Amino acid sequence: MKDNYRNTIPENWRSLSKVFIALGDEHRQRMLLLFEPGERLNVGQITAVSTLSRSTVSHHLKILRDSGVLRSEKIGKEVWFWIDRHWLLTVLGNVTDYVRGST
Amino acid sequence: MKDNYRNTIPENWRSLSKVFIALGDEHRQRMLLLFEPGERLNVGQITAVSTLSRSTVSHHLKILRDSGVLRSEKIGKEVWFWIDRHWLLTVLGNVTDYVRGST
DNA sequence: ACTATACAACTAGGAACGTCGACATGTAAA
DNA sequence: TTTACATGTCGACGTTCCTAGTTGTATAGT
Repeated sequence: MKDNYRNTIPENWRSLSKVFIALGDEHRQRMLLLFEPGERLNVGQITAVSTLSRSTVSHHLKILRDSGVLRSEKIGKEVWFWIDRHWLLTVLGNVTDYVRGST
Repeated sequence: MKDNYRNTIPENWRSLSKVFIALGDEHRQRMLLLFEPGERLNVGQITAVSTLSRSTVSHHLKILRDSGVLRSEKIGKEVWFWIDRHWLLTVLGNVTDYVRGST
């Protein structure tokens, strides 16, 4: 058995927690599945097709942004969100490498 | 925008929720990091190096097992757990494929 | 300057989760 | 059969999370 339980979690894994928590909620999964490849959506568009209120949608988008899964940019009145595919692939790659035993 | 928000989540994603939730907790991450490649550990061994009570460790192991990340087998008095690397790689592969836009 | 719009931030109630101690189950040994 | 041990389960408590409503901030248009 590895004896690293009492030590700090590897830095790779620490930033991964937020991603896993973000992806663990069905509402947030549904939101992510809305995006076409490369597409950007704002809060109003997502709220329009959601069953949740605007403030709740905004709350979930904040969790997704804080986890790094989504990035955002304010243009005029609206905030546009898009999936950070590079970050997601990095995260998934790290875990995949660990599972394969290469770490 | 894709219009599948109101529809059911793809079956691939539905089973993924449990995995993401399971991996989103730091205690459960620490437990997973204990395993050497191919190693099996029982509840007592994990409790010994944990800061949590035995019943709480058992609770987290149940979540990890229900998600499919861990598998278990009872031999005599003890229950031995091991990481289902094949399942984890399947899950990560599905998400990676989606992020790459191939789905 | 004023109004309307789009979003973020804060608040509070209710639901869900994490934790522990005590009890129950099942197995092996004496 | 009795005893000891390994693990699972249940109840209770405190904490965290989800959700909606309200308020605040910045921008666009009149």
